[in-house]
Amino acid sequence: MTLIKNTKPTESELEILQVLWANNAATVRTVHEELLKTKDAGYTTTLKLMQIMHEKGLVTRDDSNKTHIYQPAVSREKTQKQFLNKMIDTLFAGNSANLVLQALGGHNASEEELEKIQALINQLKKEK
Amino acid sequence: MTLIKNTKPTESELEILQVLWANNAATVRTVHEELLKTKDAGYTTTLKLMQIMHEKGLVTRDDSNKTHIYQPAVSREKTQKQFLNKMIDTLFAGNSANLVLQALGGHNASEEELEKIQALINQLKKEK
DNA sequence: TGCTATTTACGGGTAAAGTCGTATTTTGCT
DNA sequence: AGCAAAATACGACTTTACCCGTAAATAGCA
Repeated sequence: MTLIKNTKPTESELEILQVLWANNAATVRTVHEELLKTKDAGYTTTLKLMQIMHEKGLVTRDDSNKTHIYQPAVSREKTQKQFLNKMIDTLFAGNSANLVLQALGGHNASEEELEKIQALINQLKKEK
Repeated sequence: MTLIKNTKPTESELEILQVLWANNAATVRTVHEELLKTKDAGYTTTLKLMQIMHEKGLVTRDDSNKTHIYQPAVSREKTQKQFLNKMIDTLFAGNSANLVLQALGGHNASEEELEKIQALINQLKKEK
């Protein structure tokens, strides 16, 4: 039996994971350069963060070479669901539809995206 | 000109805000009793949290009587939007439709709720 | 009025998150 | 081989989130 730790990434860790998810695998340098575009931090800070993430099991790394290569160890989808559920709970009192309405109302989705959502709704209604 | 601080409530603060939103106004005792239903904490802990929230401007309080009465100073909708936006940003790479799909897929919304969402989508499509 | 229970005020203590400086290791180039 | 650049390791420090104990103030009641 495998023990799966349900570690919830922190804010900074999410930013790093996002780069990792987008690139599938990346060095500290790559991640750091990417982060620099939107925030301001030292290289060793990013390094330390990623080392901690490794200890937590949020990422794996290949250290056969001097320059380590990191990969995400948690899936984007699972993480999204994790945060979504918590948010529905503590901020929408369990009402997921309200979240959807709020999200659709505030942001502007493209027509294509709206079609996709509509298709899913039709399917869900059919299942009832 | 008034400086509005955009304080992001913490996890515990959200739990308290939720009680406040539901009751419109409440004493520390009331909030604490409510929290006890789902978590385990001391009375003074809740008190302290609410005092800090007052300092941050997350709640207002009427202390004309010995037993203070607290009210939320931030709206539920605005707070929801605040977290939603950050989440779309750091977890869905800006794609709000993906969040909607994920939320709809994982949770089970009632038929009535699906109708509401569908109505909004139709309206949004019309606006294009 | 005096006692008890409730409430607030205050301070401290722990743990996690985030930041970075410095030392050490390694690599690549001349 | 030797030096400079780049990378990792390590440890320390700061801030924030929480959590709670104790003391002081207050109010209600016997």
